[in-house]
Amino acid sequence: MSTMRLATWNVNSIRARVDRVTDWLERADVDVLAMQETKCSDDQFPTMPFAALGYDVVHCGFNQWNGVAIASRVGIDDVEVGFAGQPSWSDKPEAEAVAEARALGATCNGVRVWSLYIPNGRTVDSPHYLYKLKWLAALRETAATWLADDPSAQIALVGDWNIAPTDEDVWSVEAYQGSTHVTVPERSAFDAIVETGFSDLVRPYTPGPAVFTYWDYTQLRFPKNRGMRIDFILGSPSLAQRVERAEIARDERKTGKDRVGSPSDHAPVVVTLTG
DNA sequence: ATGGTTGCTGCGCAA
Repeated sequence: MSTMRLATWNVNSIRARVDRVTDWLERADVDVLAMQETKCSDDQFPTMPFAALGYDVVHCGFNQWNGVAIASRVGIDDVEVGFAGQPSWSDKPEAEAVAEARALGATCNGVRVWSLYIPNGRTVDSPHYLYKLKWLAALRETAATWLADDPSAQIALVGDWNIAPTDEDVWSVEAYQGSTHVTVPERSAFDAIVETGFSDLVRPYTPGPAVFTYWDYTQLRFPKNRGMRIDFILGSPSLAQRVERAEIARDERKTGKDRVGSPSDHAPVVVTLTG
């Protein structure tokens, strides 16, 4: 075991963002990066810019909007698309259901990393909302099994959870009244996974109110710091023991001439694990 | 003021 920097970032299109992402990987000295909303098929993923920096990449694109990936410069082993019990959205053929998977697992230097894109839910009266809850319940069941099978396993559940676990995690409770991301069932589903033994590795190092990972592109939400905390790195007990520090790379959300191209609407989240 | 922005096998729709 050696020191490892593990990050997650909803990149909102890897093809539109590859220069920003690789630029940040270098500056931030990140070893493993889980990405969400890559918005491309597997053959469209720009692997070369990552390879040039020494990163291997695995990707699973499952529709025109979404897709998850893991880039690692410390190796990638035992890649798995989706997990047992993961519900598929519809009665599509088996192959398409697998391609719809919103989870990609890989072992990087002894740490099992899951890049997760939890279903958005859209609106509380949408079938997508029920699908989201069903998906979270299946994740909890499976994750509990992983820990039961090996209580000392180093497992990271990282990504865009599309849930703000507490009122402190949104800029305005009123603004999200009646919306997804803040409902009791969603928060209970998140809490249930935490209770299974996966703790938020970042929050202890980023305390206080108005600490966010996502800001809507519109209405000057970022300059006004009107965001949500919906991107998380959850870790098994053995992984939690290794955390040395953590941060939200808020500056990567900035628009500016010192940055290449436009920003994602999410900021990266990082943990440093001791050796 | 029901607005604003970003991305896409884009021309509306999901986020």
